Amino acid sequence: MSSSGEPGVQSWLQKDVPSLVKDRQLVEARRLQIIEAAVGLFTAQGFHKTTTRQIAAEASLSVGSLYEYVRSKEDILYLVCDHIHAAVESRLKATMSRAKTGRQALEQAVAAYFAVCDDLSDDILLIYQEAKSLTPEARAFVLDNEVRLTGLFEDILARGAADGSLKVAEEAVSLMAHNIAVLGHMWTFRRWYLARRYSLEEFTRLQTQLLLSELSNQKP
Amino acid sequence: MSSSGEPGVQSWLQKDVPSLVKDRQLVEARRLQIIEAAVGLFTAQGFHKTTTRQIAAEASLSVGSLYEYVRSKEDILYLVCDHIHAAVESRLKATMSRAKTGRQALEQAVAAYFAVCDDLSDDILLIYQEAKSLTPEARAFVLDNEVRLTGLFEDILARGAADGSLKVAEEAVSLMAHNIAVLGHMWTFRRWYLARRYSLEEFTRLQTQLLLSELSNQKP
Amino acid sequence: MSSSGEPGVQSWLQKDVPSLVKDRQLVEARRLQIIEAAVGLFTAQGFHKTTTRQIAAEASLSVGSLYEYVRSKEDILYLVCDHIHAAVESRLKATMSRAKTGRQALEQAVAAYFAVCDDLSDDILLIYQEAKSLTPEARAFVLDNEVRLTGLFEDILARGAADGSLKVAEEAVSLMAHNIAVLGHMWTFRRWYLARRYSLEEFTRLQTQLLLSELSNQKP
Amino acid sequence: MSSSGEPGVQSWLQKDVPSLVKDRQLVEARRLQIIEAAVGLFTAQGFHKTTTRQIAAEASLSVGSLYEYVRSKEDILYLVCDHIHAAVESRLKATMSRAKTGRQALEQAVAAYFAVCDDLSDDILLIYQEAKSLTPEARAFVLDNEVRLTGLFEDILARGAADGSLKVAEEAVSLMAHNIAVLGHMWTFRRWYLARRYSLEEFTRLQTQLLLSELSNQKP
DNA sequence: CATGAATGAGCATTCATTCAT
DNA sequence: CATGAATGAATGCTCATTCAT
Repeated sequence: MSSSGEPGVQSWLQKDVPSLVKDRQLVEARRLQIIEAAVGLFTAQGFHKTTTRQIAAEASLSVGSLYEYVRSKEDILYLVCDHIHAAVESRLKATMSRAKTGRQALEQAVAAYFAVCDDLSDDILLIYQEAKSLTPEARAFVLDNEVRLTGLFEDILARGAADGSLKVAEEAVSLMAHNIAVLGHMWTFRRWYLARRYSLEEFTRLQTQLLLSELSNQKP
Repeated sequence: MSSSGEPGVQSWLQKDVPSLVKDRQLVEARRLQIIEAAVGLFTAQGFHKTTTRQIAAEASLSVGSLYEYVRSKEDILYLVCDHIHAAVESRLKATMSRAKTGRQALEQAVAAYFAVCDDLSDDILLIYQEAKSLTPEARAFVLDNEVRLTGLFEDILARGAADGSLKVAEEAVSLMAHNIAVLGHMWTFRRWYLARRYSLEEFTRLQTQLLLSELSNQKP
Repeated sequence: MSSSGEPGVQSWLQKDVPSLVKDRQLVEARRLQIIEAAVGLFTAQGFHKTTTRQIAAEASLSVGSLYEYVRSKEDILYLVCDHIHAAVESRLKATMSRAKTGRQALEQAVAAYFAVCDDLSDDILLIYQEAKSLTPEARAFVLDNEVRLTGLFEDILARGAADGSLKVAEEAVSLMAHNIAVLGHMWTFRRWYLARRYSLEEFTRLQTQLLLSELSNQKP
Repeated sequence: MSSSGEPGVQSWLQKDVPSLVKDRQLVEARRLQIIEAAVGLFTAQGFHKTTTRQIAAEASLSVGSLYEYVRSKEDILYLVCDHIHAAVESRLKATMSRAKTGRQALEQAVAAYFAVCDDLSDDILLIYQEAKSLTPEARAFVLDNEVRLTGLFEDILARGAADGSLKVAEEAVSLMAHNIAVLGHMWTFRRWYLARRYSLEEFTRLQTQLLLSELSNQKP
């Protein structure tokens, strides 16, 4: 559930996406171009309305070259989803400090997470809307990322339960972790409404408050 | 088909979807066929992978006739989304009893709502995944339905605050209502994971418990 | 092995090729347009170098319409092959008179057959060259036509053996029928050479002579 | 690779296929790799469905290298066809013994030829199916090989006519040679049917018998 | 000589929508 | 009102060939 500190080493399972080009470095670099182009287009127009021609053009590649690095449009969607999850996780970890108690860790993690959700709003939304277009196999990998991210909160809650700083029934740990994860996403897909009444800071403060009140009263 | 008690009178704003056929009754009847056909297909295959031919066939209509009752495939998607929201709202209202205190009302509403979400899982998911394909105008109407549904919880929370059965800061009322609405949806789009560990009943019991602990400790 | 005399009734097994259009008559008519366009193009350029656009244009149809009558380019190839075999068989039967002895029947059948091969040279060649591009299922149907045609000669040889006008060992009957069938084809695919030295009439006379000498000396 | 006794000296006309590489030995060697790779692929998938990438990979060459030894995919097809004809001819000549009379020579040649056709079935079929894809110029060379092979039988028939062991009208000599050549091919392209009823040995015995009966009764 | 990444014209096929009957 | 044949622009993807290194 925890990732290694060494940069460049993926801490999660990734689907192997074969490419015709052999040079790994080149593949990495070109795929990044492709992903960046695709994220923008998918976000703006959706997966289905985006054409491979548009992606190639936006990535400054010829259609032919695009298909040297990717087997299909669906491969691109998978690459995009995986990239977004990687971004969320890496930013989240970068921001989460090493807090003493589980309670402090939770407060910091939630704030960090909501900030990341705010920042990557469009991207997270993209996964919600387009994950269905993935092949079952690819979707399994993407959903697994979701689980792993949720696991980060689970770990913190467990830590808080252990050090006594959070009161939480064991059976509720997993559920609360999912709640946190989804409430962060809520900020992305209800932003159009919530942002009218709450700033990100207010949103974060209030949600944290609600959460902590839950975590002060449960029978442990 | 209408969710309010008064038959034929919609309690919400609906986008006008023009049809070539003038007979209102006929239009209603045929559109219901179309909607029912489309919901199934969209759910199974997604909006983009479903063809108008399939919808017509499933609705026992000719393609030509389909276009007599609807101007475009997007119209169908709007009709479907609106229909789903109507279904959610009507079922929710049908199940919610007239409880005495706000606290009791909330408990009952949440249970009813989660049950509806469980029942209409696929349909709710559909809105999450395909709302993006609506025209901005149609999307506005659909999002408005979402707000109105959330408003039901807001009303109950306000009632509880008024009768003293729930302790909730005014600024948090709206947010909590959204939380409730989204946590119901969470059961639809994280079901693949949550259902492994929680039954709908456990899920409801735990979420209610968390919610009430929030609502017992806030500074009013 | 023998076909009915009623026109419009196929005496052979045909693969069912589904079409979107329901009107059988229309399907029949349009498919004939398509076949006629395709035969010409396949003959001139080969199956692979012919595009569906070309076929549609040559058949005075839009690409869209083409695909209302056919599911794929391969379907067209099958339709073409079947049509050619039908043409060969119908012409052959039309020309073969009801001769008294098997020997006379054979002479007449061979002459008729070679004449048909001469006439449908390009079409027969087409089957030799493109049958490989058919799906295994379709190919089976096409090969079956080949067998049925060969059967016509087999029948005649058997008749001649029965009435004593032809001397042929039973084990050689099938083989001789195949020889005849293939020597007719030879006129189509070695025409570029044979025609320099033999007219169709000379070719027919000489082959018949060779054949009859075979059929006068075998131990019955 | 050469079929005549003198190594390196081709007994037939070959189209010049230019290569960028000048070292003749290397060119010969690499082309052999290419041909062997291509024969297998063309046989299995057909010319059009085989890609140059596949050929290069199968020949253990890079695509770039492939194009150093060949100018185009069509060049490869020509090389393949020529190679097959060379193989047929060389095997045929290796097996044909120096018989005394023309009649004996014919019997032996036919048996040898049918055995070669049996052995190289797929390859001979390949020429029938793909020769059309050659440029007119290349096709002329390939057809010429066919003529030359046929000439072998013509020579034997003429010898038999001369020594009196075979009775054959002069005008029929060429035709009979073609018949023999094509009936050998028949074993390759009707094998799917013939092999059900005849073994190669039976096929050879019966065809020889038929042939000799032709050659015993003609008016010389 | 060898390599393999880059190219882009080209292809089969789909599908929302229209409109003559 | 109903029908369903017609349309053609648009799409994802392929592949022979080239050429810089």
